[in-house]
Amino acid sequence: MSEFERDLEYLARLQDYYADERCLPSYARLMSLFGFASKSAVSKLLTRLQLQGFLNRSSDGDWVPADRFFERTLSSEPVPAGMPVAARDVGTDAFAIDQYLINRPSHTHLIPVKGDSMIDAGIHSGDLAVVERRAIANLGDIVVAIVDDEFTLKTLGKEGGKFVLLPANPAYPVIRPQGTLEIFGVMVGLVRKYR
Amino acid sequence: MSEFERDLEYLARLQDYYADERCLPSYARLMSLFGFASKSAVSKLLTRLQLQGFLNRSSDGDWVPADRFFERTLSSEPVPAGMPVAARDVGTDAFAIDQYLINRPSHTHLIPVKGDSMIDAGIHSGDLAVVERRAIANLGDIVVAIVDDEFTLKTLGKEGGKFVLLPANPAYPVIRPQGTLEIFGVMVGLVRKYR
DNA sequence: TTGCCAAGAGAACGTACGTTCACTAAAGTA
DNA sequence: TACTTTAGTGAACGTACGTTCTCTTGGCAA
Repeated sequence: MSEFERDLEYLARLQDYYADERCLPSYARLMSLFGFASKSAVSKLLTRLQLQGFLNRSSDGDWVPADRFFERTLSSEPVPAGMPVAARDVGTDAFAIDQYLINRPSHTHLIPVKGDSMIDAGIHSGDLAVVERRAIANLGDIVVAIVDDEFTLKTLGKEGGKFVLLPANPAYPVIRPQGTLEIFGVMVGLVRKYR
Repeated sequence: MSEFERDLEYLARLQDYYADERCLPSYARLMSLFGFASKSAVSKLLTRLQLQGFLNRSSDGDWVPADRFFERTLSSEPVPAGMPVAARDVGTDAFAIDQYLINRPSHTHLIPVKGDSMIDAGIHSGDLAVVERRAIANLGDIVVAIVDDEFTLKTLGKEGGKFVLLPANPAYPVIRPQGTLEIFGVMVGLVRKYR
């Protein structure tokens, strides 16, 4: 086993711990986690993991998991014979998806999609739109606008100097709001569940 | 504003911090986060949030986010214009994305989608497929099959007594595997992130 | 006005924290 | 064999940590 592989063993335990506690443990707990008898061994290991891109220092100097920390190799699974699948998936530790989709929890809403006006953008009825509350949006963003006291999900476009709402379905008309266009937020993600 | 709503304001800041740092801050940082001048104020606030089910103590006595901490507001219905829609307002439900999508964490993978062979099913390149590892699937399920040592995302169909893999894009051919069809898992969800 | 309650301020305390440095043991290399 | 490297040990140190206690302030009810 190479040094690199050994460190991955340690990393795996750290990932499991994080999945449980949602926080990186202190050095003292890391010692018993890893089976070390000294804190400096932990320190060196963490530094190695940082060099490999699994950990980072926060702006306050604390250890913080980096992006690679949440990745998982599919090959670690009992994959059928002869599978050299080296693809990485994003890992399914609890709360991975939340962290992936949501940057500002306090400003983020989930809004169920109704209708098929955005079907060509791959947004189906029943999907959940992840919407970040924000009054301004960029051209081309998919926005949640408020039209006739209802939420409407459309692409923000411009037509002759005025903002318009573009459906992604030729069967629907372009919405040309008179007066100001009220934007509730910007769609930053999509969640769909089958069955 | 009630005491409860004020605490939710504090909670929102804590959630945003956690989204950035992936860890709860120390009392000292909480003080500046909340605008308190004393640590005991922080202590009392955290205790209140614990009573409301947003925080917990880990087995080691550290503060840890609880399930409610990760819930998002799910707007149920068309919301009237001019709604302030504060965090956890009336008419909104609490909701956690991970729990919504993932039933069996240890058997669930997130696999990046490549190509546009399923575009008519609203599955785009770059999306994340939520895949539950399982060897058997039902007709009509979207499955991850292993063809030529590569993952393939297709709808499971049947043609003359034999299983086939149906793309959702007329530009792609139906895959008719000779011999057995190797199924990696069943797609149970989809996650997409914009920008 | 008085009394009560809760939120927050402020200080004191003991300890558990992360860092650092010198050292050891094992493995690789000439 | 002797030299180098590297993972881990062990101890010492200063500080930042979370807890706890008392005190102040503002809001509210009687």
